[in-house]
Amino acid sequence: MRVRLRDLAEGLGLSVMAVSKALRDAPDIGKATKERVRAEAEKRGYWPNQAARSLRSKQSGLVGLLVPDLGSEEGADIAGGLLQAAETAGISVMVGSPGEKKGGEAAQVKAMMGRGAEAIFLLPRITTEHRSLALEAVTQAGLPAIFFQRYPADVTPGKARVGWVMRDMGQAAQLALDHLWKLGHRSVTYLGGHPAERSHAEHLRAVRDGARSRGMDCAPESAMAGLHPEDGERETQKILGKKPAPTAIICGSDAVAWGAARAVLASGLKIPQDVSIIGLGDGQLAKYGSQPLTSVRFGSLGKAGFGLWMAIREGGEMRPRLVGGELMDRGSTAATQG
Amino acid sequence: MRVRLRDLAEGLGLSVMAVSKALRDAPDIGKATKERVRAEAEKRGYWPNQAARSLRSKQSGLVGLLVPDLGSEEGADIAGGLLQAAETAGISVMVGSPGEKKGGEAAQVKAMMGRGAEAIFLLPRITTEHRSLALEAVTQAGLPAIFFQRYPADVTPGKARVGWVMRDMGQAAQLALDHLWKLGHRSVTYLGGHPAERSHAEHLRAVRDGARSRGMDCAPESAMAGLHPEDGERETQKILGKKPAPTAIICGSDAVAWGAARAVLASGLKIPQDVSIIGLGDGQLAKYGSQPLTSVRFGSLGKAGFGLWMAIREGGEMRPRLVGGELMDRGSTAATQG
DNA sequence: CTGTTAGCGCTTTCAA
DNA sequence: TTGAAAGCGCTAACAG
Repeated sequence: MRVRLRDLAEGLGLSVMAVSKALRDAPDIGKATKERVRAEAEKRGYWPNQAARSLRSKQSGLVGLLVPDLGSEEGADIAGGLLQAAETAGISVMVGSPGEKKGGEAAQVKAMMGRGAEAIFLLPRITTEHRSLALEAVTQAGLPAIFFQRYPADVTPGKARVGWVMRDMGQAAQLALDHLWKLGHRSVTYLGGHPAERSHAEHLRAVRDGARSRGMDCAPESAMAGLHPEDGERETQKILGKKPAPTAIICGSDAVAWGAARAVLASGLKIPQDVSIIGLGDGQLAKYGSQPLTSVRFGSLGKAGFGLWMAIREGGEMRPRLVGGELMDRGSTAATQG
Repeated sequence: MRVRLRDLAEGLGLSVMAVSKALRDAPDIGKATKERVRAEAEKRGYWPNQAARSLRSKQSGLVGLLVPDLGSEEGADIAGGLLQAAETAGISVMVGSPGEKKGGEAAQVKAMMGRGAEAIFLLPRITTEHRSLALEAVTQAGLPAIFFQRYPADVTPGKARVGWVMRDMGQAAQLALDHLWKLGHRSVTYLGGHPAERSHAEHLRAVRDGARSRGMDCAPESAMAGLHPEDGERETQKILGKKPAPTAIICGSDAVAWGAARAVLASGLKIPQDVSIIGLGDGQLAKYGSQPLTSVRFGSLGKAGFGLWMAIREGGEMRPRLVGGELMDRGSTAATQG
């Protein structure tokens, strides 16, 4: 924060204005002048004071990102993808990780807006309450908001300046079902998140519909209470006792799949000979877990979200984006025995 | 970005200055006035324009963080801890994830300084070259820089305004060695990162010294080329063939431990009966990997780093901080057989 | 206790 | 093609 436009201007015998324009490559400055200015700026190590720039121009080249937990694979993936895309585009990113404290999200959003953020990206906490608070803070300011993975409460696309980006669970379900179908499976169980969450309910529906349209059977137990390893383990223990025993399980996350695999192995059954398991997400657990897991790897939500904003910014429509995946076969699925 | 101090002032019949001071809780404004101002600000949804504020006051309440890969556990842990600490302190954080492209770090640092960042935190890439570039960009501006985990090149503490925060591998080694010693082990092998990296060399030395001071034997193969699962697997295969066969292995990371465990099990030996393994880091792989691993869990580097800056800011000394750990016993160690 | 003056570094607007 | 004037929203420094 030391060399100013004024310093450059004095050194070059030009006006501040000329230098400012030259550095921004304005059309009304001579080519030779631009070159001189650029060289001087480089030599003296000039870089612009963004605070002053955005105070005057109302353009900050800054966006805000809110992630509840960067330690989670979901959060890390989103943040990583977004940051990379932003760097390429020359946009700065402020990141906030609001704690449990109520109102934390709103406070962070305000801080970001105070710094001139041109958009807010958020991966909401799973509770609806938090989502609404965050949304309120953002839309109140008229800023575009882009949600990752989970729906904002009560918003119809196109109305408020709200967009969202999600994994295409429908497509993922197709991949998983196709894979199982080719192996001869005619029945499948889905273990996903609690259906009270709208997106989870849709995931379940995607699997059900996909199964039905192929003439596959989708077990009625296909639903559960959580997306953690323990949830997968517990629910799998339950369904292993039923008749007919499941032969193929699709899990809403790799963590669930990890738990499911654990329960299956503990019961004395073999993977994939007795039970086939597919996870969705393709995270660390699928690769390095106790049991390598066939899984669907998705593209980066962060990158897609940033792309959506860039499109909107240039006049595009604010409409949802779905990020597709591809099947990674790690051998946790096999042809049916009978 | 809409309600200004001026709007509040007009609404209240006060001067802009009075409102500004009241909101910042200046000592020379009446209690009653402050209350009125605060109520009005709340009611009209005022929040300050930070660009204007930092342009004038030279204090931005902003710091920058550079992490090469947020997807890594290391990066996620640092960023997560820092963000949380920053939120508590009311400080904003700009995060950059510079790609491989040369000069990316320097560009990001400039962008952060342009926005008035008061300090730069960085987790450098492992190559020395990158580190120097980043350092140059930071110190050139006279900003305090705080490095995580790896040493900045050629800097003596106290001279430049450079600090660092690292895991206390010495203490971790003590914990691991104590644990093994109590189980009866009298010899140990260490598998860590390439000793060309100064910090890795120090880690190795910490284990060697700790072993020696207890009268334990430290195998000469204690060193290797990398910190990934594959490295652990490869090196372990090598040493399993030697005589006497290793009975206890301390690994520089959980990833290495995961690979080591894989190699041990593949050779037909049992964990922990035949070989005890301890990882350092206590990440996902230790918890959910194919073999639960006893490991040392460290405190958050991000939190410690932020704490260091806060201390400096208030006039404290810029000196290195070490973050200690605690042993998490997951059953991958046992008493020696003989 | 409150208000006035001046100006942070930049860009918008308009005139030369 | 270049420059002068004005001001973005806020606060440091001082005066009342």
